[in-house]
Amino acid sequence: MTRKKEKLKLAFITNDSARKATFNKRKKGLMKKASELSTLCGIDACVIIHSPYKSQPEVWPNNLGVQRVLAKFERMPKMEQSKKMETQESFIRQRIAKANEQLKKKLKDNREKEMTEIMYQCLRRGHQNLSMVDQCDVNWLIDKNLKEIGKKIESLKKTPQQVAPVALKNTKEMLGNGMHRKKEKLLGVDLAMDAMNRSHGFNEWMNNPHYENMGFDGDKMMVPFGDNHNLMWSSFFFP
Amino acid sequence: MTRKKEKLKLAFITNDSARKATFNKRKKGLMKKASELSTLCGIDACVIIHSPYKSQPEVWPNNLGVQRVLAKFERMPKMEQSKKMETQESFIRQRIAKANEQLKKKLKDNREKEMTEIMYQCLRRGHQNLSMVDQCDVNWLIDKNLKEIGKKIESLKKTPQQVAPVALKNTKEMLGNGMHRKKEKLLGVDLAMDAMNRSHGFNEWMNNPHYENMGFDGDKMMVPFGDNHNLMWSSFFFP
DNA sequence: GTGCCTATATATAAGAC
DNA sequence: TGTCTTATATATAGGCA
Repeated sequence: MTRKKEKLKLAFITNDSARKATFNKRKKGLMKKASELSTLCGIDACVIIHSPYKSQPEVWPNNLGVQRVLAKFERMPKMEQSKKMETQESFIRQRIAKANEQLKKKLKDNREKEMTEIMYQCLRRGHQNLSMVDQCDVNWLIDKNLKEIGKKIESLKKTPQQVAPVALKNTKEMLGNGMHRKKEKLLGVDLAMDAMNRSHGFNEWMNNPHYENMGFDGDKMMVPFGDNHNLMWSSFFFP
Repeated sequence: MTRKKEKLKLAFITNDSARKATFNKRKKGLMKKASELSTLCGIDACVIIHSPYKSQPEVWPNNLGVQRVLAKFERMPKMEQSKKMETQESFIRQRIAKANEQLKKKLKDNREKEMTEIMYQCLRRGHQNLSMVDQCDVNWLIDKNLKEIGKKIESLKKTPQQVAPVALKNTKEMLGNGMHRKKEKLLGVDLAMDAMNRSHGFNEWMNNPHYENMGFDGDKMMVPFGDNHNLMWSSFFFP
C-alpha cells in the first residue's frame, strides 16, 4: 500500500518478520476502524483475530462485548446461515467485477491520454503521418474538448461579463489538461490475483468469454472516419 | 475524514442518512481490511456487525468461517476473559497517550515554524524589535539550520566533487524549508473528545497535573540568552 | 525484534447528479 | 436514495536508528 513502485501483492507474506510487522500494524488499524464504525454509527460489532503470535484470540471491543455480540449472532436462525453461506464468495465476485470496471475505465483513460498527447503533436506538426485509426480518435478527442469548451463558455455566459477571463483561463486549462500527465497504472489484476489466492475457479473466470469483451470500449471512443464532415476541429485548427 | 475543513468529530452521527451512508462505506472498508489482514498474514479472523439496517448480523468472512473462529474463541478460559476485561479502556488510554505525544510534537513544530518565519523577517529587517524570548529561539533555530547544513556538506564531501552543486541546492532548500508552509493543525483534542464520548473519566484526565506539563517543551527549544557566545549565526548573518 | 519517519496507497466525507 | 467524483484524511510498506 505504500512506498513501493509495484503495489504490494495481496497474498500471503512469506517473509516472517515482515508478516508479523504487517500483522501488528493492520490489526491495530482494523481495531481502530471497528471502533470508529461503532462510535460513528452507534452499532454493535466485534472483531476476533486468531494468530500464531498469541495463544489467546485478540478481540475488539473486549471479551464481554464480543460475547454480547455473539449472543445476538447465535440467535440467527440456522437456515439463514446456509442461505448466506456464500457471503465471502460473492464478496470476492463483487471485488472482481469492480476491478474489471476500473480496468475498463483505465484502458479508456489511457487511450484518451495517448490521444491527447498525439493531439498536441498534431497541432505542432500536422497529423498526416498517423494511422487512420489514430486520426479518427484524435478527431474525436479534439471534438470532445471543443464541445466541453463550448459548454463551459455557455454556462459562463449566464454569469456577469466580468468573469469572462475566468472562462478563458478554464478553457485553456482544459485544453492543456493531461498533456503532461503520465499514464496511470492499471488496476484490477491484483484484485483478481487476490481472489485467486483464496478461491478456486480463477481459471474459469479468466477464460470466461466476458473477459474478452472487456477491453477498450470502441463504440464510445471511435468516430467513423467518413464522418469527418460533422467535426468542427479541422476548420478550427487547420483552416 | 475528508473534504471538511474541520476534521469530522468522532462521535455518533445524528443525521440519519449521513449515518447510514457512512455505515455502509465503513462497513465495506472494515470487511476489506479484515480480508486483507487474513490473506496477507494467513490468520483466522472474523467480524460481526449488528445494525438497525439489517435484521441479520453482517459478518466476515461468512457464517461458517465465523463459527469456526467462534469455536476457537469459546475455548478461551473464562478466567482469561475477566483478566482482559479492560481491553477497550486500555485501548482508549493508548490512543489518548499517543494523541498527547502528537500534540506536544505539533506544538514544537509550530513553534519552530513561527521561528522560521521570524528568522526570515530578521534577515530582511534585523531582529532588534523582538522580545528576548523570541531572539533566543531565533538564534537557536538559525544555529540548528547551520549545523544541519554543515552536516550535509560534510556528508557530501565524501562523494565526488561533481555533486557539489547538489549540496548547494539541498542546503538552499533546507534554508527555505518551511518558509511558506502554513502551520499545521493541532491533533490530539479530537481523540480526547472521542474518548470522552465513549468513556467516563474525561474530566479527571483533563485536570490531571500531567496535562499542565504537556505544553511546549521549553528545555529542548530554548537557548539561554546569555549563551550567545556559542552561536555561530550572528557572525555569519550579521558580521 | 522495536520504534519512528515519510512517501504512497487507501479510505472516505462532501458534493454533484 | 444510490452513484460517481474529488479533496482530504488515514493507513501503512519499507527504511533507518
